[in-house]
Amino acid sequence: MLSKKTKYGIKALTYLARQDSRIPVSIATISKSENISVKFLESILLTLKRNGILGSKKGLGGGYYLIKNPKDVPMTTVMRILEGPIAMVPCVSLNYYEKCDDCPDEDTCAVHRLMIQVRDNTLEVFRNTTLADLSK
Amino acid sequence: MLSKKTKYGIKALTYLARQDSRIPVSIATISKSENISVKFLESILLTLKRNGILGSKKGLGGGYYLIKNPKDVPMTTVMRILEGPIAMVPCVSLNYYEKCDDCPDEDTCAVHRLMIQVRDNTLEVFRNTTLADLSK
DNA sequence: TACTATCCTAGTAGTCCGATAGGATAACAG
DNA sequence: CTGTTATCCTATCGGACTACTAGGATAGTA
Repeated sequence: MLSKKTKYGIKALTYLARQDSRIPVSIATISKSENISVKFLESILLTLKRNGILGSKKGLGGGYYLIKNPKDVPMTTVMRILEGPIAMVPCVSLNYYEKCDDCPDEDTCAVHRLMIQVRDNTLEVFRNTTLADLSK
Repeated sequence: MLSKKTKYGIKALTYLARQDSRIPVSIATISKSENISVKFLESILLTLKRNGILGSKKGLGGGYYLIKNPKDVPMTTVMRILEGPIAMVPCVSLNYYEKCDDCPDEDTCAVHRLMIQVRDNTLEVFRNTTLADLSK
């Protein structure tokens, strides 16, 4: 299941990608347009900022803006920041690998082999989709 | 994240697929071989039985066995029974569709379009993989 | 009758999600 | 310098869900 955090994050990012970049948009504005709780959205945009996706400006006329060109932001990046690992099981995760304590041998593990296929396919989609694609 | 329920379920099913089918295997046996808690495994196998994947036999020499030929059990079936919807968002689910309350138009929703792609790719993997493939 | 193994309902500790509260900080307008 | 605006930051919290566990009922075997 996709968390609402990620869902809202993607919506906010595509909203920003549709605007003229570098011009700050306030949380309140995005919140109204996308039907997202102000406070919740606030925390989401903050983590996106901390992870180098967004810039911000305080005070009147302030808000958040995209730092990079939308076509240079693949969904792999966004997903990893907001949702965490893309793989369904830690033992097939590229960025968050962790061995299963119950499984003696990964090569013969049915779950392992199946989930590698799922991961590869999902990764392909996220890699080939950028914010620019989504904001069309 | 894949739940342990699903993970253990798949492991147990592939274990059974490797045996001569129709010969019952006890929970205890599978539990030992796959390092799964007996009681937890019990509930998993029970739901697989209730959903027509497994048959069972009580008493001495009893246990669980596959009802169908492993090559006739696609992972879509197993995943839907144990994990639920394959889609990451209800609004792109084929079997459990549900409209988002925050989203006015699915066709222009970035999340919707992205997740349809993910769903299609994941579905393809699960459709083309059977228990027979996993037990090789 | 004793034993074995599945069947079934309930409960529970722990974790995570979605959201909220409330104030601190910084930028700008006058 | 002062008020206003808007981001920054930490802490909390109910509810749902996950991964088990308990304990007995039922049914088949010896």
